[in-house]
Amino acid sequence: MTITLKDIAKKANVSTATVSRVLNDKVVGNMRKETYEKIKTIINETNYTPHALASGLRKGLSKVIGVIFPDSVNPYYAQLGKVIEDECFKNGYLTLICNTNSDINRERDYIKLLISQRVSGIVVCSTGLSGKEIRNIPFIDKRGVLLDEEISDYNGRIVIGNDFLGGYLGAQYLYGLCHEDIVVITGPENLISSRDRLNGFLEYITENGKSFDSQYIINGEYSLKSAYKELIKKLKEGLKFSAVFTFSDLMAIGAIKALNDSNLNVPEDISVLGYDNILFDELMKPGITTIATPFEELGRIAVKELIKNGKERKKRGNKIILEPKLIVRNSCIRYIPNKMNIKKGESNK
Amino acid sequence: MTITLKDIAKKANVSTATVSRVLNDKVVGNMRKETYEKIKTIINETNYTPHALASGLRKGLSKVIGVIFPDSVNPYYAQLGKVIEDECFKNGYLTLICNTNSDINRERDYIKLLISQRVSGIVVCSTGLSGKEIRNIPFIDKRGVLLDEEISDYNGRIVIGNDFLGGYLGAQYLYGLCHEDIVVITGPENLISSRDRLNGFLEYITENGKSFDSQYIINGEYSLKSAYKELIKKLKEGLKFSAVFTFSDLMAIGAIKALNDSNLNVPEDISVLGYDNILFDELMKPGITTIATPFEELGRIAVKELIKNGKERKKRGNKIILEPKLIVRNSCIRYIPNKMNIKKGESNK
DNA sequence: AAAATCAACGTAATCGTTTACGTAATACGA
DNA sequence: TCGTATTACGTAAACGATTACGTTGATTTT
Repeated sequence: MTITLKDIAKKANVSTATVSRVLNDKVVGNMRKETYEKIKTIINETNYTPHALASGLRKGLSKVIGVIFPDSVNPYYAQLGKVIEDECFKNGYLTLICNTNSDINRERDYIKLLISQRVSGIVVCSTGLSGKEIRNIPFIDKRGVLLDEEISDYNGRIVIGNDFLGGYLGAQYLYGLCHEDIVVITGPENLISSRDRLNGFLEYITENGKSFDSQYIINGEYSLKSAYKELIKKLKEGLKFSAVFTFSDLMAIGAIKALNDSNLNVPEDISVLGYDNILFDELMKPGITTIATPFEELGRIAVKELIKNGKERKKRGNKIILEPKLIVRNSCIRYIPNKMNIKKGESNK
Repeated sequence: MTITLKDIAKKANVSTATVSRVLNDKVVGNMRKETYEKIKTIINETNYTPHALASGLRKGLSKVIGVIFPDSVNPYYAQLGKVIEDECFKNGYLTLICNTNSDINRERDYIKLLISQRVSGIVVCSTGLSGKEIRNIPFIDKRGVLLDEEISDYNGRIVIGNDFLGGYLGAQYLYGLCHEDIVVITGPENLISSRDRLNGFLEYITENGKSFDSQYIINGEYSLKSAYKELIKKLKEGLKFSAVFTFSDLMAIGAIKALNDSNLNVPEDISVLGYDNILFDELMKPGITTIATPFEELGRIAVKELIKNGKERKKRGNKIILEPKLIVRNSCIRYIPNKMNIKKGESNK
C-alpha cells in the first residue's frame, strides 16, 4: 500500500536507521554525501511521506500545536489564530483550533484531547480554568503558554499586551481631545486584562487631577451586545457624556449602534474609542479609532516559545509583555464645549 | 511517568486486550458487566489518557480532521470553520486549520502534512489544485470532501450550495423591487460558484424577457478591495444603475464603501445585495440584504460524511447540494423611477 | 606495530495501542 | 454423555518510526 521508511531503506540498500537519520537531519559529519544523496533522491522519487504518528509515538510528541480560543469567529481571535497558524506552518507544525465557547467543561475536554494527541504545544487564550487547574496539566510548563490573557495564581509562561498602558493611552488620547465626561465600558470584571486597562485609565486621571464618577464606568463583557445594551440603558438614564472608551472593538461597534439608534452620530455627537484593532475597524462607518494590541507579535512569539522549548532548556516563569499603540481613524474628534451634548431627536441626519 | 493502558490492565488484573475493548466499546455482549465496570472505574480513578498517536498508528488513522481554507480570517470561512470545529468536537474529533492564502504550493505542503498525520478526513474549501491533482491524493475518495466550491474534472464527494438558484433568487428579488439597471460584481471567473450564480442571474433575465448589457457585469474576486476598485471605476465611467448585486458580502461592503465615497447613499440612492450571510451583515450600516448560503448545514454535513465514511462503505461520487435563501435587511429598497439616479454631490447627507 | 580513536553505518529494542487468533470454561442440544 | 457452540477473555504480533548501542574498517597515535 503506502510506502514506508523500511521500503526506502531496502531500495537504498541501507538500514532504517540511516534513512531515519537523513529524515531528521542527524547527519552531522558522519554520513557520506553519496549515501545522503542516494537516500534523498529515492525519497523524492517515491514521494514517500513519513508517518507522523509513528514518529510521534516514538518521540513522545507530534509536530502539532493546539490553540484554545473562546470563539474563533470573533475577529480578534480569528486574526490571532491566523498569525499562530502561519507561524506554525513556517516551522512545519500543524494547528489545532479549539473553541471553548466559554464553556469550562468543553475546555477541559479539549485539553484532554490535546494531551492525548501529545501535541508539542498548547496556546491558551482567555481560559476559564483556575491557575491551579492549569498547573495540573501534564507538561504545561514545557508545552504550554498563556496568550493575551493572564490568570491569577499562575506564573508559567505568558505572552500578553500591556493593558495598563493601553488604558492609559486611551485616557490620554480622549482627554487630549478635551473630552471630560467619558464613559468607559470594560470587559468582564474577573479578567485581568480588563482590570489593567481600567487601572491604566484611572492612573491617567489621578495623575492629571481629572475628576471621575463611578457611574461612568459600565461593566461590559467584551461583547457587542453587552455594550449595546448597557449603553442604551445609560442613555435612557440621561447620563451626559461626549466620549465612550470601550475595551474591545466589538463593543465599540455595539456602542456606535446604540448611539445611532438613539439618534446620536459618531463622531459628531459622541466620540468612540475601541481596543484591539480588528480588521473591521476600517470598514465601519466611521472607521474606528482604537488601541491596537500587537496581536501579530503576540501570536508569533507564543508559537516560537513553544517550538523553542522543544529544543532548548526551559526558563521558568517568563512573562513577555508587548506594548500597544493608538491607531487613529475617524470615530473620535475634539470635543467642542459650547456645542454640548445633543440629546434625542437632535441628530443632523 | 504517564500512565498507560498496560498499567490499567495490571491494576485490573486483565489483559491489555480487554482494556482496549472497553476503551473502544467493542463489548457487544461478550464482556461481563463486572469486568467492564472494574476497568471503567480504574480508568477514571487514574485519570488515564489514551495515547492517540499509538492508537492512530495501529488503526492507520487519527481522530483528526483537516480543513483547508483560503483564509480563516475571512468571516465566511471563519463561520464555516467554527461549524466544522463544533461538529468535530461533538464527535470526539479535533480540527486542524490550514490556510493556503491562495498559494498553491502552500496548499500542497499542507495536504502532505495532513497525509503524514493520517487524518481521518480532509475538508477542502476553494482549492487551487486541479481535479487530477486532487484525485491523486491518497485515500481522497474515502477521506476527502470538497466543501462550498467544486472544481471541474473531479467527481468525488462534494457538498455545496445551489449557486445557480442563489443567482436566480438575487435577480428575482432585485427585479421584483423594480430595479432595471443592475450591476453584478462576480467572483473570479474560474470559480464554478461564481459562474453558476451568474448563470442563475441570467436565467431569470431571459426567462422574464429583461434586457441586459454586458457592461453591467464586473469581474471581481470575492474580495472587498476588488469590489471597491471596480465599482469606483464604473462610477467614474458614468455607468447608470440603481442596484448592485455582489457575489459575496465582503464585496457588498466594498461596494457600499465605494458608493459612499462617491456621495451615494445605500439604499436611498443605490440598493446593494450581497451573498453569503456573514455575521457582519447585520452590524453594517445599513444591514446588508443577502443571499444566505446554508453554511451551517454545509459544514456539518461535510464532517458527518467524513466520519461516516470511516465506518460505512463508501458511496462514490455523491454530490450534496443545499438550497440558499434570501435574507432581507436594509440595503435594498424599491426603485422609484422618477427619482432617477442621483449623481455626484447630490447625496442627502 | 599495537592500541586507540573515529567515521559510517547496522541491529534490534522500544514507543502504546489494536486485533487476529487461541483457549478455557460454560451452556446446550441430541 | 459427548460433541459443539458460545462466552469471556488472554497472547502476541503487528503499526512505522527512532535511537542507544554495537560493529566494522580505516586512520591516527605512541
